[in-house]
Amino acid sequence: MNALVNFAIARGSAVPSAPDRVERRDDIGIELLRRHVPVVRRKIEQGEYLYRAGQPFVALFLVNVGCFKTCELADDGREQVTGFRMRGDLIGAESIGLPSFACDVVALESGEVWELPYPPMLTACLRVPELQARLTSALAEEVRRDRSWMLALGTLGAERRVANFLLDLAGRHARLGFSAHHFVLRMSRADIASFLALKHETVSRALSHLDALGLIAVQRREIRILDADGLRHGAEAGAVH
Amino acid sequence: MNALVNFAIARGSAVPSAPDRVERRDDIGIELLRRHVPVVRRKIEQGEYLYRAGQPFVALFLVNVGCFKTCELADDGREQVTGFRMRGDLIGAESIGLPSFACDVVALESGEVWELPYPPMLTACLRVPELQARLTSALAEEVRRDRSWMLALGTLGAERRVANFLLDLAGRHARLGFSAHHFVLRMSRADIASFLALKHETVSRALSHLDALGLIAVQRREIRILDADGLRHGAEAGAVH
DNA sequence: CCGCGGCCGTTACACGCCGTTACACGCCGT
DNA sequence: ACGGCGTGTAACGGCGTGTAACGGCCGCGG
Repeated sequence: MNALVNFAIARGSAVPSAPDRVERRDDIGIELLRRHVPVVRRKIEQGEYLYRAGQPFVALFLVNVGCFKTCELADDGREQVTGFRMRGDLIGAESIGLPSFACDVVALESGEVWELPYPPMLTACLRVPELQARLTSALAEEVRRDRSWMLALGTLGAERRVANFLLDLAGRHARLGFSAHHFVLRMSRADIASFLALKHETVSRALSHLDALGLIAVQRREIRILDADGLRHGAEAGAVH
Repeated sequence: MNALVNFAIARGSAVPSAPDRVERRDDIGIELLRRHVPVVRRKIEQGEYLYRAGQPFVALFLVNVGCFKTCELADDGREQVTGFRMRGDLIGAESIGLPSFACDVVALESGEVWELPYPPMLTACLRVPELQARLTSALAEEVRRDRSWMLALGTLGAERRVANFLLDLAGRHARLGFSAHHFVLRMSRADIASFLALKHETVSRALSHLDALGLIAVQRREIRILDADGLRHGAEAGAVH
């Protein structure tokens, strides 16, 4: 069972009234791709850049194995992790319409991506409406994901942001068939902190506190979710201090 | 000269090496639309919802006149302004692939949108590759815009966020042919605050301070940019306190 | 194998920015 | 004129930050 090319599948949206009604035809998708696009398997090492901002935009990527972070950067050196991508996620779509990539993408562990050369991808989309629809949906989904995080960053305190982050990760793991209650963080505290608009010390403190509350168990990068509902509802109030 | 349907035109990207090389064929775009899609003009009053989260997704919208805010909302009542849309901007693309809209859109002043019924739009895209390409580009652009704000929110202090916001507005006004140095805010302090992940008092303070520094002149919602470079470079240091 | 050094994560403590609260003013529609 | 909303200003307090020191893990070289 090939769970790839789920980039047309809606993920946890903030809209309660909109369940994931979208068709889950992964195999068709991946078969579509392989039939119409010359897919290139590409290994990548930990710490290696999949691409950097400014390099010519020549392909999209589909994560097969591994975990990646996307980094937005400003002229003055400011840097911000804008997301984490894992198996089945599409990478590079944000740069469509530009001559060169718009951000950095770094491998957090060694892995493998499927490279989808863009011109062939484009012509394939023209001939296969289904493929085009999937790409468009994936882009819309990307927007929704980012907006959802803007909501979290704008309305939640530090500890709840971290809790939210863990729940998001748990959900994605579950969707990939992994345990939602026990997993390993592939990214450093600093990466999490940047993504959540915090400092790494604050992330550490939040994790320690959630641990002390009995909601999770932390051991460096190993996470155990002990009380998902507790995390969801808000571990802010009733701090045992 | 019809400046609409510039939703395939790259806006201020964070990538310095990627100037707006994209073709500016607005007229072709709008003609394409009118030829293949039954465009519906629709007036809208101040405070009216263009659509709300959960309503069936039946159309995209193109802003002709007015200013709109998009609001993300959570089950527990939390709310977050995720962006402001003005003349030429596409609205609703984030909901593509869903049965219902994913967020709220509110008119900040009375205006007019062009409604693009979605099924016709979809079939038109299939027949007119150019149209499809524009839609895809617009979506990618949307992602880049959001990411750019995530960068700002994650790396800048309150005052610089406000400064950044004003510069962004100025740039958009300029692109529409209006003055970049003198304009009126269409949104309340509270809206700005939500968008920038601040409180409205903080926005007030920041504006007052930027005024005191001589970088801008504020009178309620009327803004004058006196020193754009000063705003850009950072009004944080050298506070006159 | 062991020792070493660097990186990452944790914790403690003081400070500062921004949130909180409160109040007054101006604008606007009633 | 009145009331309500949006806005400006100020004092206070707290959350998150900055800084620093410590400790554990891992890779490196001896």
